[in-house]
Amino acid sequence: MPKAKEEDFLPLRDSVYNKLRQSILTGEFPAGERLMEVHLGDKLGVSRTPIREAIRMLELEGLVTMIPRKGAMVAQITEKNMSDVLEVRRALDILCVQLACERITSEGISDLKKARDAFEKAVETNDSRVIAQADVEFHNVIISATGNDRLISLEDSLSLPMYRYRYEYIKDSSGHDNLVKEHRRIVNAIEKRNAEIAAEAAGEHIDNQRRSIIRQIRMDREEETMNALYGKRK
Amino acid sequence: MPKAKEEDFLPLRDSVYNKLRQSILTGEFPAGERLMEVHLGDKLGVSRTPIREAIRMLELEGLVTMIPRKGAMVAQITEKNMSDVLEVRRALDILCVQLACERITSEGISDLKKARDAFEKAVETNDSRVIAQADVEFHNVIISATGNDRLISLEDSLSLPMYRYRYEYIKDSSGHDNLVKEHRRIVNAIEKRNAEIAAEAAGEHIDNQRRSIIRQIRMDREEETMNALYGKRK
DNA sequence: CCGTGGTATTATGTATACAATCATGATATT
DNA sequence: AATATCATGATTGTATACATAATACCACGG
Repeated sequence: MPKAKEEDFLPLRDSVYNKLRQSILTGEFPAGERLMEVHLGDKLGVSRTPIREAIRMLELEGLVTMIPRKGAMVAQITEKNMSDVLEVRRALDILCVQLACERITSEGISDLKKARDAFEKAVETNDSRVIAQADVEFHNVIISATGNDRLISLEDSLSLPMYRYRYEYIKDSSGHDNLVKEHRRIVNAIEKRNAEIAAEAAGEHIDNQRRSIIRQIRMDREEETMNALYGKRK
Repeated sequence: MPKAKEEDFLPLRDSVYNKLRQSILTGEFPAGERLMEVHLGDKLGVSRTPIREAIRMLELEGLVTMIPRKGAMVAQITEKNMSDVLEVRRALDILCVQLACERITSEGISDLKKARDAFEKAVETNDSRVIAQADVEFHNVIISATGNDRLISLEDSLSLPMYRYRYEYIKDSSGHDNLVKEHRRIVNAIEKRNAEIAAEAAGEHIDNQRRSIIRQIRMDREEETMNALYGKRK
């Protein structure tokens, strides 16, 4: 008898939530797009109720903006907004590696090394999607090693807004050599349980990310301005 | 003509959310209490729909726990749980004062001093509720000075779980002299824009809070154990 | 041609109805 | 007496219906 029976029940709101989130992060729903309940309901084959609940969840995560009596729309990514998120993430990423230095098990260190190697292999493929995925995995190992559930879920939700820029960030990083070097430095520091070096490395790591993402946002905005001035293709 | 007309519309879900949150934080709904939709709806005079949406929001903030097909209950506060939150808050509080050192305006400094003085006056009243309120105000000034909206909302939601212990924490702090001293130290550091000292002071400030809250949780748990062994009054 | 007002449409806010599942308890059987 | 099974009630999950506010469009007047 399959014992997984009660656990695998997924309320519609959750699958709707996942679907909407995916659509936003991949850019299928661009920033500013209105999210209309009946429309989404028809598209996904469910009623308005689960849609509403999913939208409430996305709102709490900052992926959608709600205006009472007007509805929900995909949140705009502004430079200020992203800068705020990155500022917080910098502090939390540093906390992650510091805690990891204290608490990581030998098994965790082995996982970390595996993730590092997997990332370096991914870099060789030169496929942004593969690299991005390996990068996420690498960070997840560190975050899990902290054993702090609240920190884990926070990191998760703070990463979301940036996924919209992750591919460009990966592509942008000239040569990826820096990324590999930074990862190696972090792994070494954690293995030696040297929190100070680890914190420094993690800080630089996200500072680089920040520069790349901010540049990307400015390019996007410039493009939008051009479109507004000279008419956008449609 | 009163211009505040469109803004003051509050959907029921929000007022329900506020009401439930208040009930949880003040202990009216103790940890473990089941939150049943029809029951709450009757009590508050609304239908299930706004109740459900409010509960979803509370879940995202970690104040209630949901089990599919079984319903929602007020989240248990475990020592691990609170420890995780405090660990994160420590990092974010330090980030707050560091950013405040960089960015606070002269007006902000003046507000900060006012809040400090108000807190010291509140201490003299010896009324825990007044002191707790002044303490919150003091921290809010610092948090606002960072100008980081994401940080502001995160600090807000991470403070929530601790409000259930705030009064005891205030009462517990022997003499409150420490609190006054710590606040003064933080204000001085921010005024001189000395991020290092400010960070150190903020760290100690929350470490003290941590000790007090953990002690409180252990006392609560002990009491519960006694009740379970010898029968609880009802 | 522009502005104002009114109406119609659309989308959200809220309530209620229906379906599915879980818990509880009673009854019957071993 | 203990356990198993079925029935009943209660509670959540989902869908739909109704009310209300916002928007868009058109007509009318200046």
